[in-house]
Amino acid sequence: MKQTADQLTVRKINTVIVLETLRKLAPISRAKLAKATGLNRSTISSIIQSLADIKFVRETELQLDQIGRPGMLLTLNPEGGFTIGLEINVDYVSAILADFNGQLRRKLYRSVNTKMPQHEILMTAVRMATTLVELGQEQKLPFMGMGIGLPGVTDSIAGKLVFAPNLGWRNLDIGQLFFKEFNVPILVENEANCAALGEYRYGAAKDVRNLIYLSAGVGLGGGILIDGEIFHGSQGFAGEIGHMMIERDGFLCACGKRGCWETYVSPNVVIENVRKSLEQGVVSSLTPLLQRSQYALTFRQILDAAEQGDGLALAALTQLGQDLASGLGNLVNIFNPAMIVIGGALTQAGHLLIPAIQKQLSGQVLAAEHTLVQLLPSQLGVDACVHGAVALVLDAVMRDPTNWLT
Amino acid sequence: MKQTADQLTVRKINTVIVLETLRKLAPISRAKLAKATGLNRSTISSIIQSLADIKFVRETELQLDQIGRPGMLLTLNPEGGFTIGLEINVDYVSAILADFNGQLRRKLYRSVNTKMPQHEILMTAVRMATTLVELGQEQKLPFMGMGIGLPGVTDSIAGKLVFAPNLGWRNLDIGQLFFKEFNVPILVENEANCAALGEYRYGAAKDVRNLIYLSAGVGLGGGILIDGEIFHGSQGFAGEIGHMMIERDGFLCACGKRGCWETYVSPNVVIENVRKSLEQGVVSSLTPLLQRSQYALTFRQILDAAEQGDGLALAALTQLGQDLASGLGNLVNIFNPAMIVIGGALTQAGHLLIPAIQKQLSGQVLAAEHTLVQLLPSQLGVDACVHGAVALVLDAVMRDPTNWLT
DNA sequence: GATATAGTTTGTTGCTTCAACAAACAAAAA
DNA sequence: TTTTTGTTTGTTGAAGCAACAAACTATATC
Repeated sequence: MKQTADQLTVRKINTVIVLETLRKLAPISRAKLAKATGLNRSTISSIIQSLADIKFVRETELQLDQIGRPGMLLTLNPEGGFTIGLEINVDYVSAILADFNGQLRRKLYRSVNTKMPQHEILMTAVRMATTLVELGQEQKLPFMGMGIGLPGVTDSIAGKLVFAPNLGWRNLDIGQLFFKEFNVPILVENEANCAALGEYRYGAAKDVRNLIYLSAGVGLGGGILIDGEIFHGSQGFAGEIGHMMIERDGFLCACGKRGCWETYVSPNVVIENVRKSLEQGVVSSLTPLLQRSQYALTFRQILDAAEQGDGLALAALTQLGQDLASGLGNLVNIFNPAMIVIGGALTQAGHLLIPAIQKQLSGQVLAAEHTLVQLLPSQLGVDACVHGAVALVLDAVMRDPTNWLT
Repeated sequence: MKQTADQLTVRKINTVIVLETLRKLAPISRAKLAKATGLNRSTISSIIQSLADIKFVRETELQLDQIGRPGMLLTLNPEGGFTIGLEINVDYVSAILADFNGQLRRKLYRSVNTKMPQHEILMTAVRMATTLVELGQEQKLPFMGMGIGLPGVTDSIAGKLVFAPNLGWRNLDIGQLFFKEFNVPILVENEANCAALGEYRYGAAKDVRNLIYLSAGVGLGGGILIDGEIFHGSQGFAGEIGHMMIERDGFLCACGKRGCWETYVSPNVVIENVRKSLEQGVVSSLTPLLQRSQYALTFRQILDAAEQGDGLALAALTQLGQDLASGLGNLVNIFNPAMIVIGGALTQAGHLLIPAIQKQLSGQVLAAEHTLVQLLPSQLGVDACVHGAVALVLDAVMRDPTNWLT
């Protein structure tokens, strides 16, 4: 049931608007904030005073060179607090310290692997987070919270990992575990959803509220933003776009079904197809690589060969573009997003794939002449998720800033 | 940009909550409203007074048989106003007059066909609406607005039909046309979205906030509710689930693509497949029907035959169930809805199809052991859309009741 | 010094909550 | 049957809070 409103509600709504306006337009004076928001100048003064008291906002300099009393410019205070964004994935743990503007201040990265026990990976993550927290606390900054991105189904309300097939983890109350360690709000989310949020707040999809993010790694995950919010579905299981079937009785997928989109477009599949062609004697500059060791062939190598004009590599990427377009056509028809961001391992091939996808896409999309959808490679790359984890925290703070008032 | 808040905002939010609570719990006293909402008893009294002044709420009777002062029970006033729900589809125009509770008071139905000029169909719709409006006005009820459902892409913000391929209409400012005629708010929406809303408010999906509605007619349309709101996408084109490709190089669709889901599951396709089998000499109780006229075969006849044990008909429906499950598996993985409602022409086969779909669905859905999704046939049937059109208006009134205060 | 703009202070308005009180009914006791 | 008690409902007036309008002060430019 919706929450009733009173004077505190009014103040909170207006404080959120002031923070959002500062986020977009800073540096800006009180008078211009009043104009931009429609609030009264005295109301703005009062709200700014409250925010300055908790150090979310600071004055910078007078705005000269105009007739009339110079306005004192205001910005969000990078030293208003710090957040930690954390990503635990199948072969690495990544963590960043970000300031109150969401700007990266420090990054840590550790390789792990799924042979390691869960406890060890979690301890690695806790240690990395502790290192960054200590760094933040050395600067006497308030620790506002931590966001955690995980490669599986998460219950973001309860702060739990439901299951992560690629990690082999199930039913983990990771929010509680980290809360006991750090005693700050812990926000838990799927890694592709985090990455989508990261690109929306700080990356390629800045301020694009209807967005699909493709996360190509072991599988093909997706993050979906609808009206600027992560889309979870009724139980939190939404967004499994890699397991959208695009061909009846198609390739067998690791999930047990046939014809899943990810069996056509994940980088591992591309590699496997190229390897098979080489084994069948197709002439290619990649042939010598196969003779050294079949496990050494990488997506990067295929991309490099394509860039040098290798026929097999180019054909593989063309096919990949077509296969991507098949599934993306479905997603555009169903979601009508304003933008699709290609992340994960496919980002590096964006400049070749995107033209190939676009060529096919208009034949897949209804009302293609009306439909506006941009395709872009990720701007944040492998850091998209941790930036999104930071955004989870900062968005929560911005959504309820009066919670922090003394 | 989000709207700033003031005293009027507080009043509006609380008034909406009171109306929503009355909608769910009426008849109820002021004291119990206070308990249910968390608002103070004097606030409730004040809000109820305002709503009684505009006749949205009325007192019914004292609640006796309990210790303490009897509370005066309150309900929403069915005579608070009336709305008109209208549906213009390829072969009929339907219109209903509904009271302030959304209850149907009168229904009109007219057959039309796509050979008729647009102007004639629109005039038919205007006349039907006028008849109902006069009926409502005879009872001295305020006319709150009209909702219109159309089989195509609509711009619900501008109140326009962008294009409707099955009607052959384009760029029609139908909201303005009806506004000039009736001078009340006109809400325009896609017919499948309307039907989804209708089932959510008054039908099979009562209060189910994450919902997919299948509308099987000439094609296969879909209505999607996310968190109780119609999902439009960034431009209003979302929800084209009939054109989700489920088979590469599959059947040629009327839209020009291949393998669209609607080429497997629309009733016309089922009929065509059965007819072909009969022509090939398959023994069936339907054979005599073919000899009379190939165009007379209807989905209803196939269904009746299946219910009488006809092997061909049963096989056709079994295949249909499997094909429905293929696409539905994708939709459940992507949207994680709580419920799927089967509407349109397939509703009548629901009792046979739903078991067949469910048998297949768990093999299509990831985390099937966790995923809870109900499948139900439409409860409102062909009236789902007009009830949804009514709900568009009443939801708008409920969303902004202070707009009606004197 | 005049003009224009920014920021602060004062007073008003409207909404909710709180506390107190009146009203109305059921239960218990005489 | 009448009276008293207890409980609940609904109303009234005061207090507190936030926003707004008006008035004033501060400050830079021309």
